[in-house]
Amino acid sequence: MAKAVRLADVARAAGVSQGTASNVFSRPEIVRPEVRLRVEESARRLGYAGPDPKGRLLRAGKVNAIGVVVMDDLTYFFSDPFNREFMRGVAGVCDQRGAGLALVSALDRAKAAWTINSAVVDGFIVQCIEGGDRLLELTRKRGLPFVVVDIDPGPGANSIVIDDRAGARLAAEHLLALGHRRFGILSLEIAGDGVTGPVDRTRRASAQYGATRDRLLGYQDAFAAASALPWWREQFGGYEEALAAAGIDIDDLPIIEALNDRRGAAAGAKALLDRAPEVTAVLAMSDVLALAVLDEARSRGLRVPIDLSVVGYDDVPEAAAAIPPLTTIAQPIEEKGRLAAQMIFDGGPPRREMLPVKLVVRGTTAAPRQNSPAR
Amino acid sequence: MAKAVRLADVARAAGVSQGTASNVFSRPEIVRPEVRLRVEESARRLGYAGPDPKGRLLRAGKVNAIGVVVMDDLTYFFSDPFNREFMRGVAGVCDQRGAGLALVSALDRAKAAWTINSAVVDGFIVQCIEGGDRLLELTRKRGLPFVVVDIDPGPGANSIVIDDRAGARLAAEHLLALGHRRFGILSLEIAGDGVTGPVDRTRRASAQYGATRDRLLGYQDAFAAASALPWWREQFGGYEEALAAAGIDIDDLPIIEALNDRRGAAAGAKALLDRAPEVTAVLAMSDVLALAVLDEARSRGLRVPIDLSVVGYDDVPEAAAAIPPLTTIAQPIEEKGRLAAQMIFDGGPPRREMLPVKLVVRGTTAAPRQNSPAR
DNA sequence: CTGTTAGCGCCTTCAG
DNA sequence: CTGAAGGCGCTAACAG
Repeated sequence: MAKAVRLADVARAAGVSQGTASNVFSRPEIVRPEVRLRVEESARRLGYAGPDPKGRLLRAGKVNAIGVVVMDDLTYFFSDPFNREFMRGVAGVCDQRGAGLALVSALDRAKAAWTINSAVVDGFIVQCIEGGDRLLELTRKRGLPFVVVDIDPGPGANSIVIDDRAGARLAAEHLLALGHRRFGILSLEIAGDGVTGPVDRTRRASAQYGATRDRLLGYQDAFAAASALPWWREQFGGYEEALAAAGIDIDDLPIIEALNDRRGAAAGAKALLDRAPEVTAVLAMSDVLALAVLDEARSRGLRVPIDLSVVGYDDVPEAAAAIPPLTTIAQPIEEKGRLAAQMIFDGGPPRREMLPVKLVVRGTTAAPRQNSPAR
Repeated sequence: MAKAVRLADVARAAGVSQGTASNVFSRPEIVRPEVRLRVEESARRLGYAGPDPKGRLLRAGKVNAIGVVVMDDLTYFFSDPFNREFMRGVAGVCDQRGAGLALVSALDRAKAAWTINSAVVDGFIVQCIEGGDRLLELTRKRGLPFVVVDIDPGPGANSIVIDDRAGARLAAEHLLALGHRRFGILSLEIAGDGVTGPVDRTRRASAQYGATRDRLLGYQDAFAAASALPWWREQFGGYEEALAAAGIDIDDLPIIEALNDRRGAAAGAKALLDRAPEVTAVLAMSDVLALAVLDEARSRGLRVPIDLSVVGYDDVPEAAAAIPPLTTIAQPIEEKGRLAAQMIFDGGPPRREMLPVKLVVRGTTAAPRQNSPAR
């Protein structure tokens, strides 16, 4: 590659100062047409590509771009429905402000520091997990504005979370109200160690991922509180029934931990239905997981929601489009992305936002076939 | 914001030269531990965030990141299934090489120049269209390596295309072989003017988008050649039949032009089926469009493939997951992304690649109900 | 090992 | 309107 031509070369060739040449490119209107043409001509002749952004950047200090950091590889941005929707929110704001968008992967712990320190951006959106303190610290040290999504690193940092626990509770309560008693849980990863399969009490207690832990807690809340709920009394009246209902212990339930990608979800759904074919309702911790349950059920000839009810979590676009459309806990995913990007662009003091969740009843939930509280 | 502290400040505070301080951060092993500690201590005390990449960048010349340019807004990267799959390919290679990925939107013609000239990258992948000469020229002028996908800008530039025409022909031939005679075409945009709806000969001839034009041509090829094909003779034997088959003229067919997003596709599918309820087969120019036809058919109580056959194009992941799974023309989307990224990273002389397409028969095509060549 | 020096390419005062 | 000069923050080359 021949030595690149610089602004100075063009200026010299055109017989003007570098300052003037610079103006020709950044503010052409303030330079005399005659001179401008001469400079442009020289630029063309020398094959000058225009001001190099690298130089401009250093000078300007501002990059006009934000980076989104995930603890996964770059393909994750385009693979996971949830993250896609989130990114649509982020991208929308960047579009509005004419800002750029850089994707950064912090998968490799060793390289994460380097990646984060090299990103040419004005701020970060970090998709973090509980155990990722190191990542957070790295980001903080970089000294740029940042916002953390899905976990709250405490005051002093921007964060956006949802009430995972309340949402999960909503899901379980919905099923309980429908009369379900035999539940299976398809869980997101509990810790980032690649382990999947049946979850016991020990593992459950070791939850490193905040969302997983809180959703589990939310399910448990619903089971524990079931007997105290008015609708429950109304429906089942009797004291014994209520007691039995209250007696559902999450640690007695079949819980399968699965990776939240297509393959992992399919494997998890299969494992759950293999292990607990008697369940009438599945609580899936994400829509990806729930959709996999739908597929698995179909391939077993199980009709949803007649033979099996399924509730997802997140409400990704695919949920509403599924057949039947998925009942799920909706969180404002795109809004989350928008808000995160706005927090970066607008600056201001650290904010901690909690976005609302709500139950969206669609077509994958119904009363269990034998309507009595099951045995 | 207080003035940011720089390497020079740290060096001064630690009583070492700037060069030494630099080494502490980039090659800590070559500086005496005692000195290193002293520098690190000063850095901590002053709140030094580490070497600013902007400075390093200018010095190093290399960014270690590539940019992907689309003539759409940034959200497109996360919305369109085809582009998502393509980006997975690109991202995979970036992951491998530890490179960064920047997304750049060239929607706004006015701002496109600025955006492209400001992107801090080592090379571009450009998703271009025929009319986008300007975009291409802009990219070329930037003087960085680039590869154009989906159109071939001629020798001298890297490009990756598929044989759109051959693929379309495959699709139409498949339907013809099944015995279909009444076709509807759901077309991608013909020109970037936002027009949708019925397409007449004039509009068809004005095709600005290469892929659309070629796919239309491919369908036409199949119709024109039908009478000459051996299987056609075998199946229908008679001379008159063959003639009639050859007589299918694409300009007599209902063709609806639609935007390739969820909403646009749904509207297009509806328009097509409204306008031509008698069709037994739909040729959709993308899977997104085909999937919308599936939905529309379902909502009309049409059974696919019994009442209606549908062939898509591209083979996005959603195609195989549809119910019934979509028969489509597969192109190696992810591979395309991989190849594009590799071409940037590996450099070398300009290459022009054409990737293969193939027909993938799944569950949305079958013989028409009244099996005789229809009237 | 450490200090000094010289740019990387650009833009923006400040004089003229 | 134009020219000269300084510096954005860092690192590589070269002396000590």
